Amino acid sequence: MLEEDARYGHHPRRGERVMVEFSQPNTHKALHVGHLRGTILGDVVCRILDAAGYDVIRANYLGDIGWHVMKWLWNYLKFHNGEEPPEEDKTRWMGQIYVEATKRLEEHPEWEAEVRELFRRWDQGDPELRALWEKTRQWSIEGFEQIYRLLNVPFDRVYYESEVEEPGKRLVETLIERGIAVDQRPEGPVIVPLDRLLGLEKETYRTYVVLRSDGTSLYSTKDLALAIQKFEEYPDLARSIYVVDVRQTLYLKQIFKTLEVMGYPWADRLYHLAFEVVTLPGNVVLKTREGEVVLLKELLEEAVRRARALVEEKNPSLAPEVKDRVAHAVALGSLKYTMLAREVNRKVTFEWERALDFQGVAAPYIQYAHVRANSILRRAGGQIPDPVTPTHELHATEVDLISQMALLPDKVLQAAREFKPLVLTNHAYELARAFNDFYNTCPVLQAEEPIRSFRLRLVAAARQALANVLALLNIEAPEVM
RNA sequence: GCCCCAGUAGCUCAACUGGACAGAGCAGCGGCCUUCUAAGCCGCGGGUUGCAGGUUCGAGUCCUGCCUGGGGCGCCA
Repeated sequence: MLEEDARYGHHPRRGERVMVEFSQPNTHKALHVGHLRGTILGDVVCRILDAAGYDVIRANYLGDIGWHVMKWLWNYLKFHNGEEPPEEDKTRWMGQIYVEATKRLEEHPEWEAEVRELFRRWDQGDPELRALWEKTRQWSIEGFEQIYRLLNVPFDRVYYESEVEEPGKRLVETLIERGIAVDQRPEGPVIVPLDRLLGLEKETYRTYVVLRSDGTSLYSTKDLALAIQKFEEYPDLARSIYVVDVRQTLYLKQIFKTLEVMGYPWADRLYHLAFEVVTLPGNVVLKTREGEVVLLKELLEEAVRRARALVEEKNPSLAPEVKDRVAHAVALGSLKYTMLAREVNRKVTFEWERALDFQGVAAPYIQYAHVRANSILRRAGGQIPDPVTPTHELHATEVDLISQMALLPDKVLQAAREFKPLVLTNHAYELARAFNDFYNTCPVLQAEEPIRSFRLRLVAAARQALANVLALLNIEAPEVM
């Protein structure tokens, strides 16, 4: 295990490729805590699949077109023309303009005609408007990148709604020609009557609407085209996973079924990883439109602030830069851990006090165990002794620690099989708990040889196992705290 | 009306996929720093796993029916 070091817990490459699409924010809007769950979940599922030996493509899909964008552009042109977002927080600024647009249109419904007109101009490819759209979209993207960097969440492939709109519309035409879709325009939309096509008596897939009656595209129009594009780009995908909230379950079933009806052999490789939403106390759903949200950036900053105060209290002797780093690790780690340490089909109610609670079963507990292990090794001079066969009767806590460490590879496989980071958050806690038990019962540095050497190796292995499991959860393992 | 999800200790959640006395953390009370970092450790109290049946040697877990809460169901994303 020590020989494998950072690879311990990882499995041989399988030569199988999987794609995980997650996060999927809309440009021209803010990111709030609601986005955090899907983003963290998707990221960690990628890490787990990679450790299990899959080649993972991390995909994002940006909602860069549609009504919300037009409303934003309208408000910008009418009331903010020429303004630019502040460097520090572009996302918030973008979100504010959007929220303001919504409010203005509610107060003055007569202005909606202007938005419609703008949409028409955009649709016809007005170069000036297109240029503004691209420029402002870029601001959003830069803001997102800032937050993804903070969370340490990278992407390999970014898709845009705008690039699959035309292919989607063409696809709908094909569906009509092939008799899969029914064109009811202009009285009604274009639909795929899935239950009827499949001869199902009972309502199952219902009716899938793929194009508005006025011919404009829907999310569904674009998602069909996107699914196809993914397999054109990567024909060997063993799985195409969609990390999307549970409210869209029926919708995703409809997409998958329609693709199956169309005869795509890979339709059964599509998988919806559904997760329950994050709400505010009182079951209040977060709505970017109303602005009644906890902004992601604010949450992250507040978490770091509180963690920093705590570091100051717990370990005042650390250098200021180190305190900053520890605060960052603890704050981000805590938020990630609480988001992951919950069954995906259970809701998360966001409460400030709870989200920023660093006590108990939480990231700092595991990080602290890592710090303790590191501390022993540092005092031992950083040298890990050569292997020794234990001559003493092992203490129960030593046995427990060893068996916990040995479980990691299996836990990784289980987590990958079930797309379930919870398996690893639980295991990380067990590992840390086992180390703390050992720490409290077995002296290391003061033990007699060869027990000392044996335990030192055990501590080194434990530190490695803790670091590895934290890495899988995308949580930093600090050296001190 | 049809479908999906949840219901476990006062609160927030686990439970290695059907296995041993259902476990943690918060909150409450009481202890442990002249020994490797006390963000830690030990102890105490607290449960008819929503209800009623069924399958099984064995059910929080599987089946049926209810109850409560949440969500989804042709032109939102």
